[in-house]
Amino acid sequence: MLDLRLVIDNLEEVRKGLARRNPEAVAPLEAIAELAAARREAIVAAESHAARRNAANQEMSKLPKQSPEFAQRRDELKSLSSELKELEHKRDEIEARIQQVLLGVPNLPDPSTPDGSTSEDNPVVHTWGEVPKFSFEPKAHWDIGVNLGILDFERASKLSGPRFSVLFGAGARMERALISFMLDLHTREHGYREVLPPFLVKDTALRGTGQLPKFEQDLFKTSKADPDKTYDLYLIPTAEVPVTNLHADEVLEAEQLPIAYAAYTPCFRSEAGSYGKDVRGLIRQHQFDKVELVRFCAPEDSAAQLELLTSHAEKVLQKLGLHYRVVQLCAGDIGFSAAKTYDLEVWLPGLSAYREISSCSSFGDFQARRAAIRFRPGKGQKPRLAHTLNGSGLAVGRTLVAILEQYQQADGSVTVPEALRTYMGTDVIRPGN
RNA sequence: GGAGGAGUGGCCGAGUGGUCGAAGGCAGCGGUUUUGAAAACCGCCGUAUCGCAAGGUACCGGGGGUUCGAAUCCCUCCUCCUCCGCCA
Repeated sequence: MLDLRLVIDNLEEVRKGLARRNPEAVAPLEAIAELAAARREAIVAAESHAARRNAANQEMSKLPKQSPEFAQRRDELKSLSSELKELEHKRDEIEARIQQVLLGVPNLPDPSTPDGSTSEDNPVVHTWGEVPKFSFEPKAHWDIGVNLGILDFERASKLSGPRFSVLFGAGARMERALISFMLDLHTREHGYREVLPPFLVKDTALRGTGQLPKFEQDLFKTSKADPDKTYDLYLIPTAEVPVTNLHADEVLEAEQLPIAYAAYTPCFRSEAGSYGKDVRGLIRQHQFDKVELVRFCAPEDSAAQLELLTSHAEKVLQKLGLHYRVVQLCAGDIGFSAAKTYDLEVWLPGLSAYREISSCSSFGDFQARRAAIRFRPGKGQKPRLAHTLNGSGLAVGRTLVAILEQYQQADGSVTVPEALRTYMGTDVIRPGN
């Protein structure tokens, strides 16, 4: 969420920044200046009224309760009091409306986020490794995996419908191996603290990171098991949600920062709008595994923290020997809450294309304001909003896809990347494994 | 699922419907004293919001209500604890 004061004091600049995302992002802003003025008026009206009532009540408390003066004052105050209630309701209504507007406004792109409107406009930052060469026509992972008997889409749809998958044998083992490998790398070599959060969260958590209120259609919502519960739970679309909200409504100590968490979770996405894209294979599933990296830091530090975080995600691909490139998302392509984003795109020989395998973003104080994540810069100093960052480190299913495709052999087997062999207990996957 | 109990400032903990943003203690910060430290003593010590400021307003788990006035009374929800039952 953007700061109301920032918005009204710098309306033109905010408008320009949001317009870099797309022209429509500016629309909700139109009402805000007027609402802000109304808000101030309503606050002043209510509070001066309250001040009068409080003073009158103060005097009243000194009068003897049985005296005629007491009764007279009480009758006078009755109307003052009900007027106050009305003024307060009016004020609350305006504040709620402002909140509603503000919650729907995306983050301002960072100045270093390049102009552009679609993924076509994302500049390539750098490329790692070489496009693997094959002496045969490389297959897509769904053929490789099904032929090996480690991947089954038909049985998955019998169980759960489209966009689910079942892993068998070496496939299931590799998924588990990748999770362990990634967590071990980040906790042992990159200094992250492992965390295993809940996979179901309240709407407040989703509001904190920015998925709600705008993107409810992308989420799986559970229905009430207990009709008396006043809130519903949602399946997490990413570990970003529970892990970032770990520190919601907290004031962190400056010495604690930066805080770095690595979390494995399954992720659940309904992606109502995305049917027709990536219909085959493991790329776009309703359920997938991901190891997520989340960082909290002081505002001055967040630019450097994003570079660091991205390098940690890259390290996974490098250790696995997977060819990839890094692109920076342009203003039109960054997510709702993000200020700046690098995507890691791994090479998929079966598709002859680079596909996103990690997205590393800094959010400035956008999420911190929504979730009330603050830190105390020093002894006796006022709390300030922290900055939050996160990135996939990595999407596990897509990593499995990249390994199957980049390490496939002419005979249909798949070589296990060096780094994974101790986790897998084998150096090759053949049919029947 | 059943039966009870409890939520107050960073922590502990008092609080009769008005003088309570809230006693007291601990922790923390500043000072006096000291060669230095400890101890003792003195002072400071929540957050948000409106305002140039003085100052105002709001917050005692959340929301609603009663009242001229609510930390205090009522309703409701949430969370935690204890006991019983069930369960991986």
